[in-house]
Amino acid sequence: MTSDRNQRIWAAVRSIPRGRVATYGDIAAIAGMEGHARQTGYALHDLPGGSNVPWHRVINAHGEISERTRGDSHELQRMLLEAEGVEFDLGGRVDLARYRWKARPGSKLSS
DNA sequence: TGCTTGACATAAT
DNA sequence: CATTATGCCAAGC
Repeated sequence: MTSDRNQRIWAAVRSIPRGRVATYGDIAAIAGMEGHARQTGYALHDLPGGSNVPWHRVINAHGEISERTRGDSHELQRMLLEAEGVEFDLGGRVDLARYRWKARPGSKLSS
């Protein structure tokens, strides 16, 4: 039985629209654990293969793909993001100013 | 039960 | 803008 915490993280990741990216801190906030960005990464680490969670849309606050201790999926992540329409700069970073997804409580924001 | 590690964030240098 | 240092919380041993 997976921890509810992880389920919340995965749910938040699932809510990320295609062509957008979110930071671990944002995901944590959406999951109800604002400030616990590390736990977001931890939950994704426990993420089973074959899940419908677009984990590749989750990156760090620097706009880079975190290098996991386990495997090699960081290249796959970049590929998937490019497939979604996300552009990478020469440093392999994403323009968070444009692609960072922000959870909106409503639609009317910019008055 | 206590120390170490970890798919991070933020501030300071 | 890159690197270093510190803080946060949870899981593993």
